[in-house]
Amino acid sequence: MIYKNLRILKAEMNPLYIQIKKRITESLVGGIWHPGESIPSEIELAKSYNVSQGTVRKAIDELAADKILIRRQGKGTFVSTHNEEDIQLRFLRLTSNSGKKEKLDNDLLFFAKEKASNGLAKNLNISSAATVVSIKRVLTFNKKPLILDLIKVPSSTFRGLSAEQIIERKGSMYRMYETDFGIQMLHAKEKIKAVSANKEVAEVLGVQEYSPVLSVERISYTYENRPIEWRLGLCLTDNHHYATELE
Amino acid sequence: MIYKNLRILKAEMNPLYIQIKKRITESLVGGIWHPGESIPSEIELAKSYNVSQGTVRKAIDELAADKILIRRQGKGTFVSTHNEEDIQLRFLRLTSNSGKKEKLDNDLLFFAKEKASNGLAKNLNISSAATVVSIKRVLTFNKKPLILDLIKVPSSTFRGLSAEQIIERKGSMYRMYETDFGIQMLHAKEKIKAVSANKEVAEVLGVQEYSPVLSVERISYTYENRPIEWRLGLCLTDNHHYATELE
DNA sequence: TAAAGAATTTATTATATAAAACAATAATTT
DNA sequence: AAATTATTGTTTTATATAATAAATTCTTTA
Repeated sequence: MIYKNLRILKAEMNPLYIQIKKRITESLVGGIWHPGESIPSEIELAKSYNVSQGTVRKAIDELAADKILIRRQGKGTFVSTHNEEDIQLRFLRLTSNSGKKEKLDNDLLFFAKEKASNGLAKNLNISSAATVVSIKRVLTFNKKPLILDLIKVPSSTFRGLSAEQIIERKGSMYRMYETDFGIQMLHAKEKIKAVSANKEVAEVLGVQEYSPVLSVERISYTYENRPIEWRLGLCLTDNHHYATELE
Repeated sequence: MIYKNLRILKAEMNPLYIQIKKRITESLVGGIWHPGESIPSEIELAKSYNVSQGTVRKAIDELAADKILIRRQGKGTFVSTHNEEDIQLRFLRLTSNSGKKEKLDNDLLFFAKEKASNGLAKNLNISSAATVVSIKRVLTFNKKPLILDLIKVPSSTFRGLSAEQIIERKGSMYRMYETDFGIQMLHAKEKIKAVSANKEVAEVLGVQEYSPVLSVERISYTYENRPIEWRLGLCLTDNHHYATELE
């Protein structure tokens, strides 16, 4: 009887490296280690968790595969960040037909606090009474408009977020979330459709009404799959395309 | 002098597990182990390569991450295949808005051998004098057309490919490539755009001319990044969307 | 037929050693 | 003397191996 219970307990117990992974993640969520900085060495962590280097290593392996941590041989293991040049465009899948990812300019069109719609509340996992900050902006390349973005984030998570802040940060939202609010965007899900430009979209993007436009709906998540942002991007795809890989 | 040469040789030598990975891949390319079947156990491989289980394991880890192999604890490690139900839809990113991936029906519209265009020859890495098999088909769900597919493959790679074969295989191309030609599709790159339906597309898909349509251009690759198929899918996205994740 | 046990497989953990990065400093060249 | 190049030690992640655990399957036995 007792034996059986023990077996069940043991069966439900995760392997050591998964437990270590959880503890490392807790330190990240708790802000013990900050984006861009290095975490303690594998051997130090092994000592403090009372396991071997190999076990810490396997935990870090998985976090590195998720791009939550980044290893650099001889240097250390670092918390990933949106604050470095080379990762700046990590979540931008829109590519010029020539193949280059381009840094885009940014114009804020609209900024307001509003009540979340039912669908949005569900997507962001907030109460349907909650408010969100609603942002509209246009991204341009070479002075030509390319993407019209609608962005909605829970105002409770981003308390005090202002239009000035967005302008100041030059539209790099994820960087701003990280530095100003300590919230790290880690991954996202997207739904893509071809739609027809309505009057407003056509005007902002400088195309004819009813032109085909790529609609990219994104929900972004931080640690432990907590949704933090809903976004709809309407993109012109004459000289650009959305690039992706299948495995 | 000699010492220096040795150093260079050593510096250019890959770690053991990478060498093992290469040798395993060679066996896969050479058709020693077939899709769906199991490869020898880690311990057997370790013996035959004269390394430890852990080293074989690390090699297999990477191949499993690429979905070239699939591990099943207690059972063995298997060569991935397009012949199993659950992986059938692995490369289908078009999802109904309700969230389900649906199995689609298939109508062949066109089948011919033709000279490759310059761009196509480049994409498929074949000589610009080479011929390709050109296929046009429509995929339907609930009798309603959903995707118009144009497919082009090198005729040298798929010698003897016939229209009957496609119809017989019910349009599961990758399965057919695998079983009839021993060629495994492993990964693909896609470029997505929003375009306007021309007369032909509108007719086949049953929508108005100039309706917005999702254009998905795909190049598929087999072992060692060898391109094997070019494909253009034109999709209706009223009740469906293209789903993807960012990391 | 069902339960127990043996055999075979992948998975986990630990240990030892290698390779890479860096800093301090010695040796060499200009 | 100054600048550059080697050397060495320290710290870090990376690789390789061995021992054992957990999952699955097959065989034996009652």
